Amino acid sequence: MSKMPTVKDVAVYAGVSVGTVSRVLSGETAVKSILREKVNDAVNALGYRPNVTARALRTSRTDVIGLIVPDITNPFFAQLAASVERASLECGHSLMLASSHDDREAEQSHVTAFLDRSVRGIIVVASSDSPGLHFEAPVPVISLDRRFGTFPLVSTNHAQAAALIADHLYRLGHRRIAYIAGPTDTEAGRMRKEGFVTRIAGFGKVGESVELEIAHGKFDYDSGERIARELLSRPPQDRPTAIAAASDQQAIGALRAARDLKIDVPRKLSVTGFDDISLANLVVPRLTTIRQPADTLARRAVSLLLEEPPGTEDEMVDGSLVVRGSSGPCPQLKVIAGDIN
Amino acid sequence: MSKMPTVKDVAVYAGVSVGTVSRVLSGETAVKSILREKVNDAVNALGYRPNVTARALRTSRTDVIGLIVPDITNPFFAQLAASVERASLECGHSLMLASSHDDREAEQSHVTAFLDRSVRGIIVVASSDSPGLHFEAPVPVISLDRRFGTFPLVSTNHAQAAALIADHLYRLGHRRIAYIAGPTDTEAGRMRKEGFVTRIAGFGKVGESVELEIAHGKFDYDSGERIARELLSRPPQDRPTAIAAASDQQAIGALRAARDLKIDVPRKLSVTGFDDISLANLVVPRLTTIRQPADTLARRAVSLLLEEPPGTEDEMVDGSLVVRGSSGPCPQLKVIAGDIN
DNA sequence: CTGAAAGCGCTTACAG
DNA sequence: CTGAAAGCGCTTACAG
Repeated sequence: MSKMPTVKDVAVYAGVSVGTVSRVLSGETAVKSILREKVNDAVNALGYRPNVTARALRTSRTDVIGLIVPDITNPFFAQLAASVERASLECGHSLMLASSHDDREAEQSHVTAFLDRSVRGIIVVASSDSPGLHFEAPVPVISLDRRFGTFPLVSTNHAQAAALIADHLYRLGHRRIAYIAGPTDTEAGRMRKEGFVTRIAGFGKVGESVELEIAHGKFDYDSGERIARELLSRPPQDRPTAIAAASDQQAIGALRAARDLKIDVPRKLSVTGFDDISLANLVVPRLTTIRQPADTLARRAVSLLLEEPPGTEDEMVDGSLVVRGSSGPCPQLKVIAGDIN
Repeated sequence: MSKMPTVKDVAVYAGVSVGTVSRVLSGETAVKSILREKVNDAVNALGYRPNVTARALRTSRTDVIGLIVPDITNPFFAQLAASVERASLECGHSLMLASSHDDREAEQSHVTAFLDRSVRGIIVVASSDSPGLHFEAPVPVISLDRRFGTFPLVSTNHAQAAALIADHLYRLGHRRIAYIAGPTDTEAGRMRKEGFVTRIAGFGKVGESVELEIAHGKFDYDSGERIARELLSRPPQDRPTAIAAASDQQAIGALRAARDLKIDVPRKLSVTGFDDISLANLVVPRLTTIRQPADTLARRAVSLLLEEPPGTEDEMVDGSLVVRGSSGPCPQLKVIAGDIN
């Protein structure tokens, strides 16, 4: 690989000007087919590949999309990243990935770094709600899953999806439910909680009312395990019969707590999650949860970014309920203590 | 953000030539401190940021490292990617990520794409052993975890680590062991198996011999579950007392099979993995496994890439045994059938 | 429809 | 030590 051929080499080989070569390559302007063929032959003969850097300098555009996620080792974000990469590729773009480690400053500095390399656009899964200020960016910016600044957001319809869970548990007969909420400084955390709470409250008006208890934590395993352990350490008659968690990781933590306390899921306790990470289908029992359509979300985000002009409206994609083994009918509570647990 | 200032703007503002601005910015050549200050003031006043594209075109170098992994949703690769990103950042480089979906062609086309954008170097976790041909790359290429082409490899010392597992199980008294191997078309798969088998064979010469059975699968959950189910469906006296898997995912699949068949782990069966993905510490029981030092691996790979001249030697990093709840003493087999299982 | 030329924003020999 | 100038490889008005 001595030296890459340039437009000039191609031009000489084909006996035309560099301008013509460029025109053939871009395919926009009309070029006589005789010349076009000569150029194409030269390209093949020389193994010419355009220098994207030079092109970028000239046009101040690249075909790189920047993606910032809070933590790539989080399975849901990994799935999202994979989907965004696929969607980008389908549109002829490459992906540049950065992790913010849930740190707002790192996030901001990654944005700057992306801007410095004049990416085509930036998709960010925010570390947490950013302050309202909408900074000017020379390229389109889209929020994915969690709102970044005031940029348009593509997300699951969290409220709708959370209501699906509420319906599911209500139909199974649960009337004492605990909800493990996510961080209130994330839109997802708030919306999921709100959707769940609102739907539960609605039941009181048309049917039997439900006793709802809410605890807040982070979206991670530990929060779920810790909160569930607290909830389940009470005497049986004071325990919820169902725990709905705001994330699969929390739910899996809750499953673990239940197991440690020897509480049978789903016969004594139902547990539900949110996200449908691949792990949800591997734990025992398999987790009833909400499937977030990662592929659709990613594709929409990339589309909004690439549209001319770029999209400015929020978009919501419905989630769907995935019923598995971790949820079941509300147990008949017999109040003879020995019979329980 | 009307128009980014350029070196020229800075030069005018500071009353010097663009060459001087460039020299101050690069910091290499000596520049009189009076001018240096003027330039720095101008840079701050104007909020100047160098255009990395122009710099790249001129120097045909960027500060982007390309990373190709087979599948970012695989937890171990996600961890590796996170570590590589961190290591790159520490060296002032950005990360460009691509997934090959375990497809050699996609892998190759990603390499080309990276080359096209003249990345500083490429790290690839190969989809499977590539053919021996060592193509010429204009930038350094390093294999990580799994060998790519004939490029230098940074990996865990798989054989050493696998021997650690063999020792562990032997000490626990297991004398009938099944090994779930990884794909033989990966170096990791082969080395782990070889290390395990060799160590087990060694016991026969100095102590009690061990009955070893080997099955091959992919590195994924399903392979582990399927193979373990087969192994464990036999009558108790024909079953292994320990299953060592070549990956955590396989091991977790095996745990699942054991659970389905109501075989108590670790009391009736020990199960071990390899990788120490974060999930390993979350399953029930927690998985005994080998910790691959992802951070160290990543840092070494980045170092080799950035060294002048780039490293050309393979590097091995020792893994370490992490003992958790999934492995225990070999059960005393009572041959009264009803008592078993 | 095509060629000659300018210019994107830098870096770096080359003089002085 | 510093400035003037060339040039990295492209694209795109501007003439013709």
